Amino acid sequence: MTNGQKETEDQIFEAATKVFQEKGYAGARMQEIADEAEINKSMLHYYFRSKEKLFRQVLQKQIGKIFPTLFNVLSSENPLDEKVREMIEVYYSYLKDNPSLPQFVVMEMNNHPDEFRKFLQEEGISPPQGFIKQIQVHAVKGEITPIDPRQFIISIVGLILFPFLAQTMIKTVFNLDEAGYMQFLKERKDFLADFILNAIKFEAP
Amino acid sequence: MTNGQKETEDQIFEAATKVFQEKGYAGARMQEIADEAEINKSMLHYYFRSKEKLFRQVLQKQIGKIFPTLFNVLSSENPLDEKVREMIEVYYSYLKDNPSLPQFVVMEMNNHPDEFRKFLQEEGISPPQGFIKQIQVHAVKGEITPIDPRQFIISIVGLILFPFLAQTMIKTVFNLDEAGYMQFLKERKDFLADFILNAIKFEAP
DNA sequence: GTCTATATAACGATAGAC
DNA sequence: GTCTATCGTTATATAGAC
Repeated sequence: MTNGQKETEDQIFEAATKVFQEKGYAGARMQEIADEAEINKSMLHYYFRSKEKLFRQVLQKQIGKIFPTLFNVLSSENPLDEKVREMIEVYYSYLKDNPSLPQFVVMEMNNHPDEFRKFLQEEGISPPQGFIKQIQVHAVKGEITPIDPRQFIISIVGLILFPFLAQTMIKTVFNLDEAGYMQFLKERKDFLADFILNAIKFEAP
Repeated sequence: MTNGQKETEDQIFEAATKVFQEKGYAGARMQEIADEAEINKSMLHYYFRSKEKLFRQVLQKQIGKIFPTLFNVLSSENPLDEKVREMIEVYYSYLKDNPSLPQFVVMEMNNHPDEFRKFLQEEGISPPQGFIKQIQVHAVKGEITPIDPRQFIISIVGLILFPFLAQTMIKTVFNLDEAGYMQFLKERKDFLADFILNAIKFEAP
């Protein structure tokens, strides 16, 4: 045999991740996952009981790939501009090889809100108080323009993730092929840092 | 009878719009659409032949609600700052009553890329050349910082739409109920205009 | 146009042999 | 642990009476 027990389970999980990510929960088929894993369909139920349970494990894992990064960067001791650059860098370097991850997580989170709540609880993640404080301190010192930290966080994340969510829109409107789209993403890394840091720069009177 | 022929078709279409928007194509059920329309399931096929055909018509119509607005504003003769404020105003006033529209359109567009291409062709919409020119002229005059117009458009649209796409994420991370989330959206209108216009402001040396 | 009844296929899930 | 065969259900879609 080429595969032991553990490897089979991993193989199924990997195939499930791929199929769920492409088709979503409702659109995914257990048979397609089995084919992708090159394994008998019964094995899916043997290892994961049901489609629902398999999906929840996949979603939990993918959520775990996209959020801790964000919270870690926000909670660090680095200066604000470094944090912004770091977030952009970290996300793009990772998403470059997983461009459909944001769509999967953001969309299925809306269909399964409790899975995200559960994840934050189990990981002990709470709103990044350190970051909020940092923004307020900078504003009081007059180094940046006063700003709601929550709006700022959502803006950064949105600016980073939206191009991945709106892949088809971008390709179609700007008439880009796959290479052109990748080039657009690449250019966006530099664009975003300037755009964001300029947006919060204190305006001299 | 309370309903003539045309009203039945509209009733189905309206119900289909609601169900497809909530569940997506794969998650939607013809029976649920029939129940929502308070009509016999057979009528769906009588009027629209198949689920696929019904869905495509719904998607086309919803695409038509979200994009022409954008292109009209971009193509107008107004000054740049007015355009930005106008886009924010128009989107939020409309999406306030249709908060799940962006998720539906953005996501299903990725699953049905041709429907969007078809829409742009039939409506004769092309990349907003006027807007691109406007950005370049401002940059040359030194009134704004030099910027790729495509990146700028995607940034504006992303900043506006992302809070609707990431509804669950925002509610969960910031611990908001429905009212708190609506308040967040309301505050964002004012936040965004400042944020965006500040981001492209020319920085004095 | 509208209904009931049903065809037909696909899906998730399980039983049971090996 | 892995396979084949199959159950029970539900989905889209159609036939045919009214």
